[in-house]
Amino acid sequence: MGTCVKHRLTRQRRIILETLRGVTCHPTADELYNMVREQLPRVSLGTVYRNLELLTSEGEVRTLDSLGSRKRYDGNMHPHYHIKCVECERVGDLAKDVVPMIDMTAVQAGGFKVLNLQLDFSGLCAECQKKRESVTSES
Amino acid sequence: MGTCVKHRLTRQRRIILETLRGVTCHPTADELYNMVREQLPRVSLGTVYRNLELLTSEGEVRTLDSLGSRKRYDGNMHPHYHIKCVECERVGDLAKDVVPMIDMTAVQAGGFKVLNLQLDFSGLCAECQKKRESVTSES
DNA sequence: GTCGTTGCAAACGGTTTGCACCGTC
DNA sequence: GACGGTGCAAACCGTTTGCAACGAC
Repeated sequence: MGTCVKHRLTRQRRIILETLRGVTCHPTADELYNMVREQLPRVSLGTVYRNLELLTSEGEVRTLDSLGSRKRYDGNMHPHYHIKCVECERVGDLAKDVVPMIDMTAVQAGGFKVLNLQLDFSGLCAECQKKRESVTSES
Repeated sequence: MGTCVKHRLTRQRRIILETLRGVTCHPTADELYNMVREQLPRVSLGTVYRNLELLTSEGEVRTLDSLGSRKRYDGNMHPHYHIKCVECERVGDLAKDVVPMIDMTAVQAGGFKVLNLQLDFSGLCAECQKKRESVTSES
């Protein structure tokens, strides 16, 4: 069952994890790569991808692959949902208790055994709401 | 606001729509391309993509881009949720009323104005449950 | 006849991978 | 020193796009 590979705590792995944990946004691999490069100018994008995959499989971070075509990464392991702005793609967090509990055992899933659910909201962030209002009043 | 382009009902567009409507699975563009080729051997994958995008923008079909890295397409426009098998990637439908209603206006979304929600379940389809059982009993 | 659509093939963009060198344990 | 990890670059793969010919209206 469990993998028996001993992973090493390299400078790259440590800084990638620290950087992701240090932000509240949900960066793409490329965005994180650019952040990490401030401390590790010679790091490669491949290393960022490899570490994000490894850290995900170890349960240290989360990979969000339902928020668009590019994967995003989340250093916050507390259970929570996400909301994405349909205009600027900004992704925000939603504490789990702001959403009514869904009883997974009660979901009739046509032969499926329900294991997990992914609940993603979309909407307009505060900033884009303002933008839309000012555009409307102009015209 | 509205686009004013007159779209033509080409043989390709009609067959792509009919084929998608005729299946209850949620094929990827490539899978649909292979189905459509039985009737249109010379159709191109690009045409399939272009029509799926156009049909989506016209509200004729739905594009599911949260079920994995590849987009899937759904000809069933009745509101419903999806459940994906974590093992074989099969995607099933879930009538909306099997899931407790979520009051979107009640969701406290940190400055966001909630417009929509995407609720995707994952689990094990009946077939993969059986497979797992037989594997467990063997060992 | 107009102009939206097609087939083809090349381009694109995010992600993965093969490889020789590097550095953690 | 063994072997997991890295930087680099090329490969990969789903999707998009430019273009000249085609065909629905």
